[in-house]
Amino acid sequence: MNNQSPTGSNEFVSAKLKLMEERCRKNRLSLTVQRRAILENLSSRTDHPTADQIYASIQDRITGVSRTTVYRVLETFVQLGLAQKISNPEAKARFDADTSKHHHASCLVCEKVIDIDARQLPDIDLGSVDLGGFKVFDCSVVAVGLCSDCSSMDTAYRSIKFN
Amino acid sequence: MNNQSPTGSNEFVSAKLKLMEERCRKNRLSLTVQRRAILENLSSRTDHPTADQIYASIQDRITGVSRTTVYRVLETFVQLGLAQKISNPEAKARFDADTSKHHHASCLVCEKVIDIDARQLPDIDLGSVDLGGFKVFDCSVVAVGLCSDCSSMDTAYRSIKFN
DNA sequence: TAATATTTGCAATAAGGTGTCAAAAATGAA
DNA sequence: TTCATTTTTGACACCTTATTGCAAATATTA
Repeated sequence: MNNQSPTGSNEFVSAKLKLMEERCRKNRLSLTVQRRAILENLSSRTDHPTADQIYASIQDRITGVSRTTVYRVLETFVQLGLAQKISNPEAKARFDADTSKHHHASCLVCEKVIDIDARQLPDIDLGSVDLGGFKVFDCSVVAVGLCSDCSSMDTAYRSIKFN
Repeated sequence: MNNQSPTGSNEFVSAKLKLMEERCRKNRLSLTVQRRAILENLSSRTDHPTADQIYASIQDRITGVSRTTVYRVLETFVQLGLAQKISNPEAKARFDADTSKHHHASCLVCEKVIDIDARQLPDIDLGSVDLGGFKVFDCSVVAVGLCSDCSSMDTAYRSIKFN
């Protein structure tokens, strides 16, 4: 793993749950078992899951959690700053409980998304860039290519002739 | 516009069409009116449209082009290196006929995606970064925030309390 | 513990995208 | 040009991802 972020560790998960309780109380949002379960699941994984992937791994718990709720709760987490939707070239939303500055690499074959530690790259300074009035909340690097597993499969990824 | 890329100009469109003819011939792909119409539409716009947006703007032409074809042809263009899918936090694919190195800013409200000229930022060098075997084909910066139109609307974008 | 406010789950529906297959169009050889 | 072959298209069904309305259930607050 090239990822130094604490995402996935037990400490990270419990700190995240604590932060959720705080933010929910401050914003008059209920502390439900569903919200706890979803945040616990998301923050214990490092694979940047989609809503349905989270749903799949939680639904077999006692009582279960509905798919609709997973979608809604994840949206709430993004609003609360507890999670972020990460930019990727696929047509689906991917979530990350690590909201600290870091970057991502997205595999074109298996769609795996791995973290790139922000400390390994110089800061991206958009301060002096002309963005025509665009107000930046966040910015990061997205690399696309083949993960180690997929590139080692030695598949001829493209047989297209360019010249 | 903060975009110096030629995307959208007449010269860009005709050069792109010429390139398509070349690549299609080299790869034994047919030169169809549908492919021409779709590439012409995509390369003449600067708004990074979705497949359905392209479909909507060409279906009223003589004969028309089916939705399925638009989806399929865009995929072909990506394979041929004539277009790219750009990374964004929404759950849909957005296409760009400008395959040169540049970056994007994505508005959280209206979903507009604008270009950021690569020359305004230092190169991102992933050469010395530990990616655990990930093979990078391409990489770019994605900024998320509010475009000038949406931020000037003075809408309280979030009323969430963080502390 | 009761009243109130919020959230959930279900069901329906929208939106984005893919697979199949016969018909149509493009290509290449004669 | 014409014909046989190959490729592509369009129609349609269907899948996946995501959203909405509303009654029932749960959480919060007094």
